[in-house]
Amino acid sequence: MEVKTKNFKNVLLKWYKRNKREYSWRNDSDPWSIYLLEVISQQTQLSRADKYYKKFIKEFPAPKDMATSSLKKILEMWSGLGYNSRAKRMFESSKIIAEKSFDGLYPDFQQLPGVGPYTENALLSFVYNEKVITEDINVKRIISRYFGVKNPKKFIERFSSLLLKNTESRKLNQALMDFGSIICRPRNPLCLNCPLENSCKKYFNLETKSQEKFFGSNREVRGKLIKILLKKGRLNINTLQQELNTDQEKLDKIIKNLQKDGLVKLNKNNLIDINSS
DNA sequence: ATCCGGAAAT
DNA sequence: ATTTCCGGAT
Repeated sequence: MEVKTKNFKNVLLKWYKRNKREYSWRNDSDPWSIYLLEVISQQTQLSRADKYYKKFIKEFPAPKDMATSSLKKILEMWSGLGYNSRAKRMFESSKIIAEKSFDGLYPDFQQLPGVGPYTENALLSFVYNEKVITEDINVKRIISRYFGVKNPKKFIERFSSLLLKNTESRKLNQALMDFGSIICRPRNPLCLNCPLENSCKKYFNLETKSQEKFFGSNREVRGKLIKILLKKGRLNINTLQQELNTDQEKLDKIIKNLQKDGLVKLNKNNLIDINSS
């Protein structure tokens, strides 16, 4: 398979220079800052994540500041972001980072809970300037459409070194993500204004999984449950059931999962609270 | 393959 | 009313 990347990169980087989204952490290579931003921005628009990032980096300027805090405090600050397990994993990770430091963990950041392939590569690229592609949903979409491949993951495995040759990975990765957000959008991509329109394969067959409805889902109840516990503190499980207006069986399952996630604790007297251990 | 929140955009 | 978001764990 022959692949031309030179024009793709040149046009992309040129576009980026004039159109990039400006954020404070983009010119930052402090690993804790990058880590916080990346965890907060998982499945979250940057415009919204940035506000939370500022709040968190101010409250927890260093890993030890979070490590010595509490889950309740962190969940309160997290409120509105969703996927509360991220906050719990971030809390646990901060303890590990405070003890071992990022340089001590390098390059295997996936040993931190909540850090997977994407976030590891984000740290490697944005902090350590390693030649890796931060393969988020934007990058996959662009690669698939432009190069006409059904499996962008395989493509990147094969051609990442070519893509990053003579190129600062931080710059290319951020260019890809902004381009995917602004021009090569999931719906109604701006092909008419796209500087890569001529050479693009325009492969739009990347199947997207439509997600379960939020209304009436376990996710909705989980979110509400956490919110109630943060507001009212330790609560009897029957009182909680009345507040949530959920049937027993469903609530039992939800609480069981929340316990498994380490977010709540249920004692023998049927009292439930945010996990403080 | 499925679960996991919630706000904003469309 | 539906889709989207700089994913990760099981």
